[in-house]
Amino acid sequence: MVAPLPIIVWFRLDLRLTDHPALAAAAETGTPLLPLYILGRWRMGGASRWWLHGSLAALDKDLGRMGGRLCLRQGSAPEVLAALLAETGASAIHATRDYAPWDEALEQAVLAVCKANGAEFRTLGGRLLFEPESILTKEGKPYRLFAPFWRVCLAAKTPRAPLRVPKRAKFVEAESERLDVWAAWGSRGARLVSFTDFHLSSYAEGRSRLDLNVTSRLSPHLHFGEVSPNQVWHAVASAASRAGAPRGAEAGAEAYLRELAWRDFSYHLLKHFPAMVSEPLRPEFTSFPWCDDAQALAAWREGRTGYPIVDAAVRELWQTGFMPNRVRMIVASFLVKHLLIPWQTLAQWFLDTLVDADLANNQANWQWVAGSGTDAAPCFRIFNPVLQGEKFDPDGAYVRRWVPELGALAAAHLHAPWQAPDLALTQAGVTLGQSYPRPIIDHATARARALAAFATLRNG
DNA sequence: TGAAATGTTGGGGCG
DNA sequence: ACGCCCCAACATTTC
Repeated sequence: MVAPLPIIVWFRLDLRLTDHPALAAAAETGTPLLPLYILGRWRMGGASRWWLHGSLAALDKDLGRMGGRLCLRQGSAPEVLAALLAETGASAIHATRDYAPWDEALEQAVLAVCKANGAEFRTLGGRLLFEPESILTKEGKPYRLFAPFWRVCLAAKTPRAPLRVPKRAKFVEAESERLDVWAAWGSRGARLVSFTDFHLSSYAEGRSRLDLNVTSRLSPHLHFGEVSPNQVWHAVASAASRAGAPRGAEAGAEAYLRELAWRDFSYHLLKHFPAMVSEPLRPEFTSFPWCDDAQALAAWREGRTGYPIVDAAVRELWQTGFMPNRVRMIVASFLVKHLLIPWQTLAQWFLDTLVDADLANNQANWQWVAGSGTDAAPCFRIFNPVLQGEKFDPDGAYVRRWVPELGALAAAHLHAPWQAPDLALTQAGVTLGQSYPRPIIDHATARARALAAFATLRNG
């Protein structure tokens, strides 16, 4: 008897076995599966690549428990897939649909390869709660504002319940390149469980607080598809509605699911307006008088702007590849508005340094901060880094952790050390301009400059 | 998912 | 007693 021809399950940003429609559909056929990951030649930031290694190792381990093994290949996807189809005679390729501007051309190329080899190419959803074609205005146009988008999401059918890991899947192996595992990773489920059990009830109130730890930290897991948004949606919703759920859980769930929907909204924007990767969604912003001050950007990158909350955030980014959402907004506002650096420069910088670097979320949120998005923060909304620090890091725990040279300074002076009395600075061992910099730009001056720059958008 | 400027109110000190 | 000023505290408007 001839062995049945395998189906290649081409993993991309869907590095999981649970709730994986493309994998489930392949497994249902009963034919053996060939799990594949292609290390592409596209540029991935160093932080993301580091995380990817852990994700791939975890996926390979999970496959191993089912008797499978992840095949790793390097190169351009159509070429790798063509070679593998020839090697194995596979009958089909299954993949999860993706939404970056280049994915359409890529999938066309893969489709051509499949046709040439007599194989089927199937893409299925799984990355988003709602496909970009399914949430449209009455005129069939994409939503440009989040609020109506979210209203329609809530009115729509509840997102699909998560699929189980396929049972009794059979696997074949193919020659694979080596994955040097740099880090050992715990179970990926643990993160979600602890969030919904212990933090959800304080999420709505505490998610912006930098001295508490109530955010989900799911972003890199979601980016690499170790968990699906459907899994998160249902875990959060059921944790909140469970009998005996702690007070505040419902408000927390509501706030969290809204954030999850912002992720979908970013993807929908990316799919419908692919130029937003590099171009402002509001065309008038193409003539914005940016400064592109390389020296100021360097000061930010080195965590020496002189504003403790800003410097703490960038130092956390360097050390961990992560920043909580609140400080992302603070530093983004500082870079775009205080320093007038083009958001495109900064978006690229974030893509290079964040472990959760995600094109859709990243570009959409930078445009939100810059004011150039279709649904964006008003351009006159300029964060005061001192007030933000006092509000969201009242005792200074966050600043002390990441800017230890200010550690002995009293909370009252921590967010504006240049205003501290000389005695307080001396006692804390702080010498402004030496052990810690003075602000590279005066807040009031920068604010006035930004408002003037944004005013040019209206006048000409 | 701002901040600053400006306006309003009301209590208390004071002549 | 009364009007006046000062200034928090809060509200509204503006950027």
